[in-house]
Amino acid sequence: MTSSNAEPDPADLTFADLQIHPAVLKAVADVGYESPSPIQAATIPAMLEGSDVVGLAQTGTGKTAAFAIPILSKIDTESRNTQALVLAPTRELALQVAEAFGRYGAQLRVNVLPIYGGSSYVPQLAGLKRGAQVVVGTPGRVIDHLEKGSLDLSHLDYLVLDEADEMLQMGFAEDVERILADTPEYKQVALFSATMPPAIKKITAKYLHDPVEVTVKSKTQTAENITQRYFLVSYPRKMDALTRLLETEQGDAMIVFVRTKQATEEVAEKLRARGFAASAINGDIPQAVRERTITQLKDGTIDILVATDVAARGLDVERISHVVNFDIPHDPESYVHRIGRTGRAGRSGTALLFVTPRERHLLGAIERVTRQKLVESELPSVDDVNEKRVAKFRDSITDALDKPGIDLFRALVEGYERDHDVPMADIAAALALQSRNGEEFLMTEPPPEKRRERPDRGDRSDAPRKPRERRSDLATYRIAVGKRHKVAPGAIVGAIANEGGLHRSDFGHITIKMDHSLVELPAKLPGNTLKALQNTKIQGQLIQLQPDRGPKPHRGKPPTK
DNA sequence: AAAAAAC
Repeated sequence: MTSSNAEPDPADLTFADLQIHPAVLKAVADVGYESPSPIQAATIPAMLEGSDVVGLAQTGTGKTAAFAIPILSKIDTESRNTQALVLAPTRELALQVAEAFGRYGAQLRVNVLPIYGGSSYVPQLAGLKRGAQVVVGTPGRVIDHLEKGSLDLSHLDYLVLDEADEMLQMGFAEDVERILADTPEYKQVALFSATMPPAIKKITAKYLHDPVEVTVKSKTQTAENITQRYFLVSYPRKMDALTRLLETEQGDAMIVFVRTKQATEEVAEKLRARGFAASAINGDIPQAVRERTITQLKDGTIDILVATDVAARGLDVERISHVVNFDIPHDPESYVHRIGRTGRAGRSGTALLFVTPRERHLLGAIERVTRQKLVESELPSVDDVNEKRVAKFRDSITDALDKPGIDLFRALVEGYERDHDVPMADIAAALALQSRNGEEFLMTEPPPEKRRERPDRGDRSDAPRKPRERRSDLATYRIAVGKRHKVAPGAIVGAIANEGGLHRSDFGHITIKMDHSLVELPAKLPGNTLKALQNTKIQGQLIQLQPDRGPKPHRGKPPTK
């Protein structure tokens, strides 16, 4: 093996200094990148020269661009053949890599196709038929297409094995060999792996020819822009600990890692009941829903993702400022990947870890792998939390002072003061108390009647229209969970808002009944919302949202007594 | 110990 160091002298090296295709260079500049990261500086020239590459690199080092840029630079856009195949261990990673190829190849006439399980064959077959020069996929579905005859790798020029150690650990060794058997001998191979166990060395020796070895040197395996702390927390105290941190930490979005699929739902629900915009993600959640959840995390519809290790790798959402290891990972490698979800794109990040007393030995394992001593921290005290709450209370007053309705209320308060001779502070305190209790003490003028001007149905006010006392744009939906399941209204609003992409202001009244609940939602739900909501669970119960058709003959079972 | 990945 020849060897080259990842940091020759990266001082002023720019992408323009590398011999990459002008169209790719333009796309890279459009994305806002100027100078290559160490792994890019080493990998791009090697791959452009035609060498095989072994990259020992963590995620977050820019390794996707390191192979995408040279491959795109050399791809033959005149040919429709599949010339490049990237294999990745998880669907999310495959999708992210495909998106990266799309970004860097935006100025080229190149078709990039992600191929993975859980998503429809139709677009994949169509894409393959049309001709995708770059295919990015997970091993299972790639083999599926090979066996169907819909994917032809006989003209493959470039093969990338991304996160090779992970693919092996997940039992894909045979699958990878099966795929490799369908590729020509002359292809160029790049293998990236966070670690170099013997099994990876064996694959390297077998399939790579005189590879250039690229190692990203760093003192520790974890990025320096991520602050890491841990807390000793007993198992039953974890939820309380998380809540305290959520109330005191300054940040944008958060990902909370738990150990089991079931726990993702439980923790997400508890967070929603506490008023946080949280969603669960795990391998049992349909792929399309997973993807929508990630989009919601990106666009700020939700702030907290509660995940199993399905989201530990590849997930690239810049606004994630915090990673919480709610359950400590048993595999220290997983810790490294999990915390790599924060501190993206040069931002700083915070990684927090809950350790129960009996899990201390796992902490030691993590410290060995990261070659870093983790700092123990104290959880925020009740006083700390309350201090934040007081600050929030004060800020909310400052905010409200600027709001348009303030004049009306000022006049009301002045009137009250005149009539009752009570100090202003007492009045303000009483109002604050009311507002905390959520009491609506003033009726507001309803918005001007729009019904008559609305041409949507062509009908006039005399048309048959169900009399509705409340907002006419709302309809009542019945959901299967009720008091028996001990669901808080907040949990219902949260689940429906998150799963259905609705805003809290879209909701009308919620009535929790014994064996079902009634919730008012927009009468016309967009697109597939109703369908999506029918698959939503609260505390393991399908909510089974249905438009309510009034009292039903079957009144459910009589209350158990 | 669990999760991930092909129908």
